[in-house]
Amino acid sequence: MTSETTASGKTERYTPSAIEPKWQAHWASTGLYETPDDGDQPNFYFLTAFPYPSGDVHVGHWYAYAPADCAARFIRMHGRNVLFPMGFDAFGINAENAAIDRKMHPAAWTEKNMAQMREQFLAMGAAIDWRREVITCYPEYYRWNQWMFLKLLEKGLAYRATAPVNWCPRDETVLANEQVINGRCERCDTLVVKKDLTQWFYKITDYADELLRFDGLDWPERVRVMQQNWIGRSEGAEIQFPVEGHRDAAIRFFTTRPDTIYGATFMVLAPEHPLVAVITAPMQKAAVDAYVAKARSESEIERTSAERPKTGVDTGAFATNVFSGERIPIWIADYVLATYGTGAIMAVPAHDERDFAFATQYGLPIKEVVSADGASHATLGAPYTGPGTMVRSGPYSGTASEIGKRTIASEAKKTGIGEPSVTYRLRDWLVSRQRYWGTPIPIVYCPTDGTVPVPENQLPVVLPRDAQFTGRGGSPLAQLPSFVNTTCPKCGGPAKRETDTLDTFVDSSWYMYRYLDTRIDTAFMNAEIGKKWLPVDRYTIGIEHAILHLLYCRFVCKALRDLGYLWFDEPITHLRNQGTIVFKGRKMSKSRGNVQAPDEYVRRYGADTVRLFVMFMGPWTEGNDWDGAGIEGTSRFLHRVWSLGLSERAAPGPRDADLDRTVQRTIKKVTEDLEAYHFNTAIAAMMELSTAALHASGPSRDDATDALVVLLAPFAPHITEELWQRRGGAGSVHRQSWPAYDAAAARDETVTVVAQVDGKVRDRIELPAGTGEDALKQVALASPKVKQAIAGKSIARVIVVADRL
RNA sequence: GGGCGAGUGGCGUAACGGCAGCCGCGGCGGCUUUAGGAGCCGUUGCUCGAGAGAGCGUGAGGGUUCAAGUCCCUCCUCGCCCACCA
Repeated sequence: MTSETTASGKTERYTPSAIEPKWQAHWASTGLYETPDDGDQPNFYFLTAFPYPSGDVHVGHWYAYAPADCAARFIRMHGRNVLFPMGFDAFGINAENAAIDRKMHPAAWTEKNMAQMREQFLAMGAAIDWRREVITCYPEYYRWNQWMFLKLLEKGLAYRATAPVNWCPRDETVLANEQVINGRCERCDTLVVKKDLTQWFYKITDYADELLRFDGLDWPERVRVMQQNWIGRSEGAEIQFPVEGHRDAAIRFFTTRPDTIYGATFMVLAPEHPLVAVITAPMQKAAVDAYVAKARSESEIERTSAERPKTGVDTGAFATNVFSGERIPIWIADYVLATYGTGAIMAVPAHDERDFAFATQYGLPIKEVVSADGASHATLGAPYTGPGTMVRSGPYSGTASEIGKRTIASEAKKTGIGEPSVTYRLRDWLVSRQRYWGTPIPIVYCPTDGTVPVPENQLPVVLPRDAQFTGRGGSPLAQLPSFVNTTCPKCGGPAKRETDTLDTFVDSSWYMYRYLDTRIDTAFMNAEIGKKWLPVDRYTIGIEHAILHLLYCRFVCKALRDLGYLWFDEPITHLRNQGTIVFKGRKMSKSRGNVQAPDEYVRRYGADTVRLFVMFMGPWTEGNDWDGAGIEGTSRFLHRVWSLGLSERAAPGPRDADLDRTVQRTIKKVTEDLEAYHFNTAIAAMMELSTAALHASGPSRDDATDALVVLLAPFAPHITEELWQRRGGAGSVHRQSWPAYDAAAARDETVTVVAQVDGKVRDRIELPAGTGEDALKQVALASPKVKQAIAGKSIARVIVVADRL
């Protein structure tokens, strides 16, 4: 019934392996995907997250890049000059671990992987402008990490401080957060502990409030909420209570509930709080020291488990609750965190779950000061954390607690013991890493001049090649005298280099600016070209990056803006996230050994089929479980398209109105779906069109095929290019304009109207579209089935919905 | 514990408040080629029925509505993020 035979009478099979490499080579040699900075059409910057060069392009990469490539091609066909660059986030722990495990230099390992992945991207048929490739481990790139570090330092946005960091006792090294899996070292499964180290930080907290705002950004609600939760803004007050017998030692605490201050019956310090050693009574010293030592030795997961019973020790010291005038004991307990607020709390057991549990455990007094019904209650079975009326609160008794929050805070300010305050959960960004494969921090420590920044004109501080990778004993750079020993830029005397490197999230926080001009050596970005493209029009990235990377990008943008280098507030105006692709319900990762390589599928079915399949699996934003079964369906679809495409054109003849309408409807559907990243339903619509076309004949079928080839081009670039050419199209199908549709022509002439009685479908009636309501009603009531259903009943109401009901 | 999202055939999924299950996978039946890991057609939610057809069906239970997978309330389950954050 189909005419998939050529003039010679022999069927030509769809053979992806014959056409895909051919077109890939052709596109590369003709520079089809090279994007000029000044094209004939408006610029559009489509960014998709660059990969870590970990080895193979795996299923997760296909799931990220095939739809992104499709969306970028779609926008290009819509008449935009689309920049779609690619690069490699090339520094990082994996390369260093590979060096340790395989006795291979991280640079060599990285180069090998990048070469392989470039080939695989090529085989995917991605429309990448490779002239703009960015590789973060090259000095031409990372020198700008160093430059930014110096700029942030000048501005006071980078600083050095001692902080507790994740430390693996077995590997004797600091771990990045992402290397800590359920509190354990990713490599050796050892429990990670906190260790105090002097480290470099970026002051992201300065931007906490601005980072909470997403004005004018088209970002998914989910990501905005996750970032807001991460930043965790709390309003309240900072107040201090004096310590009995220590004229100079007051304990300052943060609270979100100043209204409950009359109920503060004790205080709690974090075990690490500096005042612990000062105020502890001699009698309690032994117990306190033991508790502090135990807390320090415990792992993060042990300490932060919310389920375990609360423990603590009395310091034997007392503070004065300035408001109630009561003398209250000071305890230490590890449920108070040294790193949040001031590391100390006023404990109000009557109105806080944790304080209540602690007070119950140690028999401390519980005093109700906020009451839902305004009356006082002798005992509380549970803490009351809601709003109410303040009771037993001196002059404030009878005040609504919501009002009391503000009055108490301003009263504290008036008496000089506190003030209204805001605290964030967000911490400053620790950027130091005791790692080799990263950007050297451009700092020199001089016995005379102290901490000296490396002058700008001496950048880059090049990462030396000749380091030893043992996996033990800290940073390899620290063991390299030729690197460590240097001269002080200020006095010229002997000095030592900083041997830590920067977190690789620093590298990826600004790479979108570098794509615009990868060679410029006078600035991190070519501002002139930047004006033509920035900010980024569209960014696609996995939902797993919702917080860290995307927050850092925003912070660095704002910091560079305040330094005078950028002219916009947000780097990315429109963001969309693909869901996570898993295998048998588990995330794919090298350490689990369950990474799925699609190469076998590409070999068997072709890249176009694999592209289509990853987009057809389900909604892109939701992710999915990878299961190669089912790929046959998309393969069959392309075989159908192929045979349609090779059909000889029909002689002039009558048109097929149904098929013409289907074409219009499909264009509409695919257009709207691509705008919304609904790749799966767009493909379903094209499948329907192909089936309809195969069952039709004549000029309408040819037109449907022509339309299908263009609509399918962003999804399956090779087969459509081949068919475009064979059907006599000029130039590349990827340079064609996206087809327009006529909404009126997409509408059906006849509609199936449903007749319901009591909400149940009783009949279906074919009627011309646009039949008037009265006529519709007449036809429906005349239907024998409807008559039967309403026999013997009285009609209370008739509801008519045009073209539907 | 908090926040967000999701529960629909054997499976992946689809449905402006208006015919639940589009499009695929898998299954079943057939055709073609039997040189292909090729192609084509039909059928496929469940139950009853030979059939026409009828009844039941979107995690559970309520509600709003002429009409609910969709909106509202309560609950259950799963996923993700945060979590002793004062």
